[in-house]
Amino acid sequence: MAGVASNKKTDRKQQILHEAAHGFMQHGYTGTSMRSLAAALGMEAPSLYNHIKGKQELLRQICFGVAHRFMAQLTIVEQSEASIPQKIELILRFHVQQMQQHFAAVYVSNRDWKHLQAPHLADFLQIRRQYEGRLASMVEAGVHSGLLQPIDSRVAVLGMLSAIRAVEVWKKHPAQLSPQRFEDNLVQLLVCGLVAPTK
Amino acid sequence: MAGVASNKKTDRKQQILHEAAHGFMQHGYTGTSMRSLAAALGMEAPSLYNHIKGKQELLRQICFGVAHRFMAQLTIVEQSEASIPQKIELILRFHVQQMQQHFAAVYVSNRDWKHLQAPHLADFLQIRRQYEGRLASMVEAGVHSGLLQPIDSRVAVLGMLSAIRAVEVWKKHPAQLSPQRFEDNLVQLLVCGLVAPTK
DNA sequence: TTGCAAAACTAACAATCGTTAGTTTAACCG
DNA sequence: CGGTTAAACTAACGATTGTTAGTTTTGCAA
Repeated sequence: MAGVASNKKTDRKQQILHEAAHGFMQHGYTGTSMRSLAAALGMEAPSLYNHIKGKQELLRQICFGVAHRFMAQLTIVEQSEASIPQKIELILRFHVQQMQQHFAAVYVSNRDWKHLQAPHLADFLQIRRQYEGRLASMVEAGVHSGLLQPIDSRVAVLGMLSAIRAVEVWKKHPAQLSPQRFEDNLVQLLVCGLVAPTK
Repeated sequence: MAGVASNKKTDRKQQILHEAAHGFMQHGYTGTSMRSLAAALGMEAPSLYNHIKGKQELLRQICFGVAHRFMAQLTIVEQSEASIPQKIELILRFHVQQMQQHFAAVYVSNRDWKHLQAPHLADFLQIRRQYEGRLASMVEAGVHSGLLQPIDSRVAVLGMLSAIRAVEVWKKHPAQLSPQRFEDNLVQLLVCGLVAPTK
């Protein structure tokens, strides 16, 4: 039936997207050629164009897929009934988990979005700014209520989002720490800080 | 005299390195062509080769210049008589300041070192691992002495170093916050954490 | 002014880039 | 089995890549 055929087609496309994310992650967007991507999929470069429009579309789908997932989760957390510190912890943990589960896509979305062309670049930046803005509002409300330490909300947001990129380094040398322990320690660093409170 | 002639030569080379860092930062290593770099300097691409060996040398000098500067400062801080929390704060502030003062070079060193070719890639990674290792030892000693909260030292180091990359985002939208205030807030986030202590 | 070396230039190389056109193979439906 | 369509293929386009060779210009010393 039509559904099956459609699934087959989208399956192949998903496979290409998956491999593209992997290639972009390893060698960057400009450093990855359509020929090498095709080779990784066991095909020739022009065959890719039976499934996708071009190289840009690959980057665009990767970046916006990630962006929409984070935006959706942010909305869910915002509407939950948790306290602000709890909400922030939920978001931090979601970021870490997403990076564990969709490592290549999140990695590429973090680094290679600059290679998006107009008008997609502007769209992406708008989503990103909106995301950071809503997160900053959350922090600001927390500071105002006294549940969070007094801090510039934008610095807090940029600092947290950047800190999560520690997963990028850790993922390549998993060491002996379990993903769960890594997540817990990173959240602790951001929530409680590094220095022990003076008695 | 010879010194003056030598200075003129190295001046031109420094100028090329400076512009290369700027280009690499904007468009990435593979996204920056020798022709566009030459154009930014008001010259033709082949003329660059009177001063440098090739594109790789540009990346290498940028990355290792940054790496050596951080390594030297780490040694200085290690040998100082400050407490461990103070030492860590000194290093954090040095990172932020370096990123403010040599933004392009640090940015490229953070992102494009992956495009270093053998054997330079291995050398760079060794320096980086050594840096992270010595920093982790410092954290570990702090945890052991009770001055720092109990935390996995590697997570703490990766988290802090990643968090500093918030400067990358902030630098492009300086907003209304002064560099000093930004630095203070970021250090506070990492040292004291986000959540206010429960009374 | 003459001479010399540094540093610019033009022309061009082989390689690779993203992409298009046109053709052949493969898979499924009746 | 014949026909239709999706998806692979080969060949090739024009553009751009890093780099080399060879030549001309520039700037300074004698």
